[in-house]
Amino acid sequence: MATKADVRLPRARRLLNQHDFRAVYQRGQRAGGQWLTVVALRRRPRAGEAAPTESRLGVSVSKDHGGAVRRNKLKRLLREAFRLERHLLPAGVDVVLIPRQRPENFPLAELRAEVARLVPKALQGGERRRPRP
RNA sequence: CUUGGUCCCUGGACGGCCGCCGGCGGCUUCGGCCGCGGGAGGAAAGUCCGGGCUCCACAGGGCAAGGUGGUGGGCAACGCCCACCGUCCGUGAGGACAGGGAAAGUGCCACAGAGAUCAGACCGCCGGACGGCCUGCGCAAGCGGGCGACGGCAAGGGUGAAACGGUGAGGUAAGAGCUCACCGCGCCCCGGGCGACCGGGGCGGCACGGCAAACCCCACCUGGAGGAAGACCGAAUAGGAGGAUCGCGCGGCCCGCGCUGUGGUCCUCGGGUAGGUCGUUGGAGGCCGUCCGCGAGGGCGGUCCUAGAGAAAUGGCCGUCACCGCCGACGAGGCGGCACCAGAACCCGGCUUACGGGGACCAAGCUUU
RNA sequence: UGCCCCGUGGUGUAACGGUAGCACAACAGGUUCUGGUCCUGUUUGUCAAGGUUCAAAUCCUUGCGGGGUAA
Repeated sequence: MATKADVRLPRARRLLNQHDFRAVYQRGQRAGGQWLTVVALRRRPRAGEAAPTESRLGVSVSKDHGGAVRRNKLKRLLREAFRLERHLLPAGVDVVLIPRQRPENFPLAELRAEVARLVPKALQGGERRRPRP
């Protein structure tokens, strides 16, 4: 491969407002693993775009996971897992990662494996869900 | 050495690769790219106080409500800090204290107990003029004992958290500040201290229980809300006000009037939702030196710039060293860990709570010289 | 992030500063052939730590936990 894989994760590749999150939750599809739940939505091409390019990430960590230090750590791990796996995933997908509640620390290798496995599974309609009201 | 007390410091170091956020500079096809340097804490926490800042309210004063409460000082201010005083705790180093007023008033003090604040008399102690009853000795006069009523007393017993001050002596029928000494208490005087208070002397002769984190009184302080404060810009859609023009109706025409859920088109205006910009990072700032001060702290000089997000930036992988644990002899070496409490959201000063490590000084006990 | 409120057995609630009650639940016994109903009895509590007071669920301070509210 001539060019190195793009492993950067700037703000443009993040879900940042309520509008985007609501779209993924309402029309996306879910897949669950033992470390996290994935909600994925194949984004429609914007006007002027031939095909959607960048896949984007959203993270949702509830207060049940503990104090601010532990929650921040979790978000960083989830971002890192997505950052390193993104170029192997289908393009043009909005993904929300929701960690499960577990008492022990989350290993990065496990998170990377589940992201790589669950995102395609969700896109194939593994666990289709009715849109929420 | 052990146990304990006080005060202070600290919260790994260096480097490589891949990323994140914002700053400056350059380039740009305006999407972004490149370079340089910056990027969590001592508690960032709890939100318990005090300020700055913003908006609202406000002539002045009083009342209400809330807070603080030894004295002097520090501070922008404080309920914080320092020094000192008093009381209590500790063998001690030291520690704790909302620590003004209970002779301005109101209220409360359960249970127990005779009596709980205008104190009180159950058991008891004592007295003798009375004379009631019973009774011993005696021939009798009379002498005596017990009970009752009457009177004196509050020492002792007992209750209680607390009983019109404590201990001792004198005194007395028994007693009692009744008297005396000491202590306590109150008042006055003298001396020391800016003061809280301290020391000494005299007098009084006990009168003054506790609770004000009960109401309250006194002194001092406080307007309310909070950065999601607040200021500005502002789509789409819906709706409002004004104007121009066109159409229709009344009318012969102009002017004018009308369009009954107030006609069409265009323009202007203000309000305002989504969203955005500012507020928003340099300050009662840190460090060093020096002077003043017991100290908290202050003056002067020099020097440094130190996060700024908005579904919310500090992460991942790796190496060397330091540190800790285990196996080796605490050595070489090997293996493992790299912590704990915890994450800035307007900013400061404190307090409180959580937590890893280290140092200095001091006390008591033991041991050695 | 700011502001506000609350805390009593397993649950819902009472208690001028003076014995922590009440109802349901739970458990045991009785009644019954068995279960239910009913009767009798028992267990379990002041969120924690300090302070004030003779005495604290109550008053004060600090902490902990839970809830509400402001786009």
